[in-house]
Amino acid sequence: MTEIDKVTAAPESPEAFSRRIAELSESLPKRLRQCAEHIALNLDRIAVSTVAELAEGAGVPPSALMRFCQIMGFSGFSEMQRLFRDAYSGARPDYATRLANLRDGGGGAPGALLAEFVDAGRASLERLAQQVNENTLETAVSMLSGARMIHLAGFRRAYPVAAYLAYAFDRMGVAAQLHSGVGHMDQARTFLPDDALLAITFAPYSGETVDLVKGALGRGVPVVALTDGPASPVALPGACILPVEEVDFGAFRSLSATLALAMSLSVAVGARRGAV
Amino acid sequence: MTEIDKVTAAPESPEAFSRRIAELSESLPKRLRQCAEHIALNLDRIAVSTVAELAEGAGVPPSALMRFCQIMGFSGFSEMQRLFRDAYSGARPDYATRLANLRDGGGGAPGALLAEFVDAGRASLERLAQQVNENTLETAVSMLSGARMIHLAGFRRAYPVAAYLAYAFDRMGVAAQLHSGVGHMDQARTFLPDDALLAITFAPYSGETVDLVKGALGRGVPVVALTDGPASPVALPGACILPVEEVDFGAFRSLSATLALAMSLSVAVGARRGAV
DNA sequence: CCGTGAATAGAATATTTATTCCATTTTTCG
DNA sequence: CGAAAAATGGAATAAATATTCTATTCACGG
Repeated sequence: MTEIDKVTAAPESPEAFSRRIAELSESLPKRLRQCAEHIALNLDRIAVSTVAELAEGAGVPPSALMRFCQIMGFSGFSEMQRLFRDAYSGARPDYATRLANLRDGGGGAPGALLAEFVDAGRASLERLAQQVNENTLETAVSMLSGARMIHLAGFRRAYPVAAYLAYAFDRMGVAAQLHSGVGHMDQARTFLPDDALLAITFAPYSGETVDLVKGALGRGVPVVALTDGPASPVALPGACILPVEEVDFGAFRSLSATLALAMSLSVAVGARRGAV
Repeated sequence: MTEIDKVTAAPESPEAFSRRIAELSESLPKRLRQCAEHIALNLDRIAVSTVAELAEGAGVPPSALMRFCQIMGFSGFSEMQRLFRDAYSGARPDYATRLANLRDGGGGAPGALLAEFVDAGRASLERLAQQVNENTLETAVSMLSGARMIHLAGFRRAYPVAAYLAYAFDRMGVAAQLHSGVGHMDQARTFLPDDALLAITFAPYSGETVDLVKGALGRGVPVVALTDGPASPVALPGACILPVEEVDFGAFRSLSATLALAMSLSVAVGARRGAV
């Protein structure tokens, strides 16, 4: 019987819902597990789908999906759906509307520009979350955590990111050096054993950054690069590449995703050093 | 009769939908206009609401809302709702799910950190879009557009933003000077007539920035400040304050919203100067 | 290989929700 | 002011949708 399950209260937030699925899915029989898997991968569709649609997606009859809802602690599908509908409306009251209004200001109006930049930033962040490879990220953190000194390279539009990293590392007591790019220094003296290089560069790539990366690799210094894809000139053998595809608006690139990735890196490194 | 209206095809995107409402709402009778207004302010709820709910929100009987749907060119409410449900599911395929999965990596995992930063960034951007005052923004752009030279002040965590602005203004051929903060310079020589100061500062506010703002105001130099609210020490009489509430994660502040606002400002100023 | 209990599928039903229709009210205009 | 047209509200109906029920299948232990 499922009586034991029904005693447990229904999840009250999408997060709790996810957790509950993770707990249960081990012990579920075939059809119910199919439901759990499909639902877990399509949480965002619950609010706008019918039982029949979700059931078809999961490859089960509607009645199986109903049983799933009840095992999750809800009285039925409608109750489960209400959770997601409420969460949806609550989370972004009328953000889309507001954005549309700002845009309507028209061509040159600052508000319209802002709407575009906000949208580009948000799109970049969402894309980053979907495309990031956790293993690569983990590798990058390991490489940087082991370094005695972290060199930071980023010029032109990448410079603000490098500058932010310098600030963050400084705050956490991690030794880091922000390279200025003016006056090519003697790389033999710059890169010491146990150093690492964190480079940030996007098309059009700056020559200084590429040179620094090559120099570091030539000396066996580990390199982590935030760049815009595997076609980048810094995507050389031995370098750990973290791709970030920013959404552009006009000639100007949102840095939201790059900064979010940079912040995660720096905090993860700081935490691993035990400095926070 | 509404026959003329029915000839016009239904909007095929939320944007077209908004435009259509704007066109129509002038010419609608009382109840239908109530529908139009309530719907326009709650576009995001259409996907997850019933006719009865929306009608109640608008203060009209369900039948009035049905008529509204038909005047908009749809066969009925269901067809209108489909537009928004499709747009919703299409826009963010399973971003929320992905984010939840990243978070599940657990405490120290870099992926979990990234999920938090992405979320903080997105929340900041959405809040900015909702809270920004278009008039203040317009004032800021006017003040900066009229300046011969724009001075940029931002230190510590605000420095990356100032650096980005310096880059953007440079690219657009707008004269701008990034202040370093080291070695207090003689402000009488720094600020010339027709200059303007753009300051970026957040709690804990850096003394240098506050000093620069006070100096500029004392010399009659217009000041625009990106800061975290009216309680900021740079919110002095005469300064144009652009409030940005960033969402923090831990000790680290997402800069997404600040950057988006900074970029809009710079591009708007560049455009007004005719430099782009 | 059979019996027992859980799991399942699909049909039957109940409920919710959308949609239409028409009598009544309000507005418009001669 | 009065007739015609438009708009409205609410009840009646139709459609979609959720939910339950039951016969059947499946898995497992004796």
